[in-house]
Amino acid sequence: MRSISDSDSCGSEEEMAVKKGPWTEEEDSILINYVNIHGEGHWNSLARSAGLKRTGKSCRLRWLNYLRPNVRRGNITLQEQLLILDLHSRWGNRWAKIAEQLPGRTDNEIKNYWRTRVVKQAKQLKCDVNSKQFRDAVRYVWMPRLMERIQASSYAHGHDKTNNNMCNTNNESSDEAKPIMACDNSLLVSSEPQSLSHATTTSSCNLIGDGRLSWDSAENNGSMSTTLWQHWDYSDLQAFEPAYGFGDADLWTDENICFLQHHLAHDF
DNA sequence: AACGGACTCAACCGCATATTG
DNA sequence: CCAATATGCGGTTGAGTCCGT
Repeated sequence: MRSISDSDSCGSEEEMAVKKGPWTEEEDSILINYVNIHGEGHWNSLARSAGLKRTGKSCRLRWLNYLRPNVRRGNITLQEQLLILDLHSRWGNRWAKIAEQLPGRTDNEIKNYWRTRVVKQAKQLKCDVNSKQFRDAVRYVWMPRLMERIQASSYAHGHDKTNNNMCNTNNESSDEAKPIMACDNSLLVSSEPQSLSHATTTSSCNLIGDGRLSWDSAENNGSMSTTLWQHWDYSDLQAFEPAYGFGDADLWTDENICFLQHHLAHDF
């Protein structure tokens, strides 16, 4: 990055006129046109040159989270949820880093998802979202169940996956990073975690060289299923949309909450 | 229909880091 | 090396919307 070279037009009165709040269509249009011509970056000078009474930060955020091509909005798919849970278990609140693995998703959206869905469930379970108990619950209960549902969805809809349309209306471009996730039917999943009591680690499955996830058997001590993450290929995040009836609301059922509460009460 | 609480998500804020002169 | 500035990131807020009563 560089310092802006212009020193003329950033007077203090202009600072006073900085606009905040929701962006208008006109502002969006100005920003899009300007970036299309001049490219991204130099946000402060961009804001001034384009005539936007916004801070550079605001312009950058608006572009990255909303106006940029390829931004995906709308429901987080099961595959994306699974990946978020997995990556968060390893990287914590590194939202930008996690977002890199979910093409089209922004750190802001993932952060919002985490706060509105996952943290909410932790509260229902009366445990801290960063506690070992909750992390283990996510790892050994929610993630396997997510995979079950993904697999079920795969079997139900696998033959016409290529015709699936995405919920969002944004265009996908060919130069976007290759999505990490795809489901293939070789996935093996245990139907129930036998126990939570031997969960002693916080990391879960591992991304291996070719982009697949594999279960780390070294961590897989105790009674946990060893067949959980046998063959997980991520290449089509959009294959299964909540429209098929497997939205996240379907995942966090009362039944599952009770199941978790039972284990949290007895195993920890 | 009206109200209030819960929820969502776009946007802002503060801080840390990177870059430039 | 240092100060000034830009950028990036994570946490937080609050307006709009949804939903139950």
